[in-house]
Amino acid sequence: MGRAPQKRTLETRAKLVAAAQAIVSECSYTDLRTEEVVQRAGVAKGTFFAHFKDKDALMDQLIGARINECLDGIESRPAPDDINELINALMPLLDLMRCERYVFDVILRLSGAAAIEEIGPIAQTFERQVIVIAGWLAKGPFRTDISPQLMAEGVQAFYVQAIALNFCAINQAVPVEDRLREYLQAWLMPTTT
Amino acid sequence: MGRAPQKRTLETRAKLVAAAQAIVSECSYTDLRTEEVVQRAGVAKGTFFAHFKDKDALMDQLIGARINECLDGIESRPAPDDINELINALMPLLDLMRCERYVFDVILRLSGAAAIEEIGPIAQTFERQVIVIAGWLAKGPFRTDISPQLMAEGVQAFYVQAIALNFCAINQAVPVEDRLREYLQAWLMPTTT
DNA sequence: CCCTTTTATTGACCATGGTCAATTTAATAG
DNA sequence: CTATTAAATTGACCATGGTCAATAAAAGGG
Repeated sequence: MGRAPQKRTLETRAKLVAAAQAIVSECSYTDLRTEEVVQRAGVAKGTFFAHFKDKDALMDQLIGARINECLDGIESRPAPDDINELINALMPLLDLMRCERYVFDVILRLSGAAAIEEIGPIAQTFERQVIVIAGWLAKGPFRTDISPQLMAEGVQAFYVQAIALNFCAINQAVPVEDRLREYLQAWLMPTTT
Repeated sequence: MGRAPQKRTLETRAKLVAAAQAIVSECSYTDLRTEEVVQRAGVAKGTFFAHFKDKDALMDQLIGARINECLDGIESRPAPDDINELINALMPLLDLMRCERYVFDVILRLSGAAAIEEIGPIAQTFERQVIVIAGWLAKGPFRTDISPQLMAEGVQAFYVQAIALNFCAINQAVPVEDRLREYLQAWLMPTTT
């Protein structure tokens, strides 16, 4: 069994993360290069990969943290009592997810944990998203024939789809929120007569 | 305005595609290397990129063709008249989409055309999928409060989500078709009382 | 058939993520 | 304090996708 982590280790990791965050805020996620991260952190290339399995693992941590901040804000809101409010509440999350094409790709790639042992930050936020949304839906004026959990999973599927379609040049005329409204109206408040 | 393409050009392109298909059938999409493609085709590295914008463009063509074959089979079936039949009809498509993690990632990445000018094979199949499914849903015993097109987009969102969750180690216990059935039951046949 | 222009091909080269044996640094036992 | 063991760091090196100036091949005009 391993010893406690050295202070040095934590410092190095912090330097790497700080360097990466600086690059992201000065440039973008898309422009981040591992080479520049290690240069700014003042460590060797290999050190990066001793701390992160691969570049995706760093992105997982950076983006996962931002999604969690976003969810903190979202969670503190009262349960929305109609679909427009639901969409308004979700917008910060959607804006984050679609801020860069690369970010959206990373999120999709990492949204499912590859292995049970290692469920990463982004994958965790995807579970958290469902929990938060399910909590809201349980209180709202929505359909009651299915569980809040199932409704929430559907909401997630729909905003992912809405964002994906919005990245598509052909569909950019329709704003995400409009497309999502149509989906959620049909999903959360079906009117079978 | 360009001249007609030379015969040589078409031959080279055919050689590249044939080589790539051979590699895929002998190994996998994941294992395909551009280096090996050009070696087998007997051309130089640069020639590959004169024919395909990047590796994704080759994958787009290869995978897009397979999806279209799949849709040909699907399209020739009679409209399913319940959710189980719908799922059965869709299974070949789902099996293709999830045959390799890498394939699913490529499909998601290319499912939206990046630019209007250049809508690739996979993006086209995504539109075709909606059309085929919408055609079925219009005839089936499903909800009628929303358009078949909207229903079909939802079905697509749900099978993408079902596949994504299935790649996740934690959720692999539940077969995709079971998860999808739950979604589609709630989506296509809501029972609001 | 030769000259000019367009198109296709080449392969050395680059960019960037990732590996690993060797080395340095910290922790611990005696 | 020293020897021993474990952990962290290094940087040369590799794998692979992608670029581009130079070259070769085809197409057209006269």
